[in-house]
Amino acid sequence: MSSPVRVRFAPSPTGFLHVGSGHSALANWLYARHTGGEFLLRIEDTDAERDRPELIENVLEMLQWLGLQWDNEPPRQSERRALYEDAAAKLLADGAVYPCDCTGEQVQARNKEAGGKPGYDGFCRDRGLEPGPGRALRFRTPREGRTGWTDLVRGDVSFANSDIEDFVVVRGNGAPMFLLANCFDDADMGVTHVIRGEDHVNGTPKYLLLGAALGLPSPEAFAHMPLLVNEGRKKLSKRRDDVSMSDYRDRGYLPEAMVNYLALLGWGPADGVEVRPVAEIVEQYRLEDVNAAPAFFDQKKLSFVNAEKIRSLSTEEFIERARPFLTLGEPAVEALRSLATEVQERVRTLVEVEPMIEFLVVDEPTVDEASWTKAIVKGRSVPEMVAATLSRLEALPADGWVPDQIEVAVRQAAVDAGIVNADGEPQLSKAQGPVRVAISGRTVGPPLWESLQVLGRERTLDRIRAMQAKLP
RNA sequence: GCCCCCAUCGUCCAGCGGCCUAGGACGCCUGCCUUUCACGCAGGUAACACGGGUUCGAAUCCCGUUGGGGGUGCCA
Repeated sequence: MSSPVRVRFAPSPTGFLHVGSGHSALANWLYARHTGGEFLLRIEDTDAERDRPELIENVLEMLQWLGLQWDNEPPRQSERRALYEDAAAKLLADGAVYPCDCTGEQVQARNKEAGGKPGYDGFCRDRGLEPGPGRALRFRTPREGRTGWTDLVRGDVSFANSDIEDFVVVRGNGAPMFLLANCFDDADMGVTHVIRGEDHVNGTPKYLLLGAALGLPSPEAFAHMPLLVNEGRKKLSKRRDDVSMSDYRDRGYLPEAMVNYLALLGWGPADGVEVRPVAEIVEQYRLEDVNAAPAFFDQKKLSFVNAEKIRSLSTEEFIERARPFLTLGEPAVEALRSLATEVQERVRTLVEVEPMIEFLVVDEPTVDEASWTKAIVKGRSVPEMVAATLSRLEALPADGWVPDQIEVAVRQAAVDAGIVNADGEPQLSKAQGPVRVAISGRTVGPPLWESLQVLGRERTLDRIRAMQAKLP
């Protein structure tokens, strides 16, 4: 019987949480939840130069937002340096590492002379240098044999040891390198499965060699997840692509949509049902079924999933989820409440909510240029329709200001204005345009009769009169 | 350059030797529904990279080619 599954997500605070790291974090979390194991977190802040401590907060906040709850108090590697130093001392005592005082320039120059081969050439390997300030510690990689592992996503992978350079384990300034801290901590934390991005594949033999030299147990298995790529099929980059998790949150994406979509990258449920509750994904997710090929991060499909998730919310939930996106405050919330179900099935993201109900909140709707052109400039019998609508609606009694009667009135207005088909039936698709623009400034929006009802008799009539005055 | 990985519709996923004249989803297109938009519904578009094997039989196994990605830091 193997030990219970224990996985970890180990971000370094050098940037905001990115959808790519979110994808890896999710794979870890899903695997842990699926197997009943533990999902641990660890902060890899060993690079004092580049680390931005304030970003730790963003990473934790985003994981929380996604609902990827972790099971430990995340250790910080910056606070565990003594442990890595001890490990390094042991390696040095065992002769597994050796001091090196080569600068990058020197190595490069030698490589260039030797035919342009990159990587460290082993110059200091047998120089017998004493450790000291400015001298890095390099791992004495075996020259023979192969190092490999079982990868849940890729099968058996191995490298010839002769292809692995003598990599740096401790920097000249005494700071431990990623590989040392990473490998040491995984063993120290009892990590059983290392699940991370494909960009770590090449570092895995070094990890394994280092762990063996340290006498540490190796993880049971690794899983290298496919990288997320952009339209150009390149690894998602902070500079070019929309990768910040918090940006998606701010643009009105639901965390459950992000989680659901991310799970679908590299993997698919056996029954083909793509959009579903996370609990079902946890149940079905298997790392063995994950594809090794890079996957395109498709914002269109993300939007689709988001729209599905929005529509599956109860009306109350929808209003609460949209609330943070309503910049117009409580009146906007009230306006949304009055038209919630109509709005809910029309938006793909939460930021699209406010523009749909804004006309109920502001004193005067802002007129959208394209809508004006479409409905007013290019519309048929616009002045007639506006005038007819005004008189028909004015004729409605105060207690008749309900959708059914408003519809009847507008239909009659269309007939009055001559906007009819061959059978003399009103052509509402054309006739409603000017009315819609008059009350909301746009040609698209929630159903008109309900909109007019919520706007109210006086405001509706005022806006139509104002429109009449502005007609070309 | 070298090393590692990958290769089914534009995209994501299914297919793990016969059920495949290759299935689902997104996108796109058409139609229906319809007061706009959206939803919903009915259709359509479109792929096994190529060449060799293995086999009675290959999208599925093997090899090669081509193509793509990743790595190649005293970053993580």
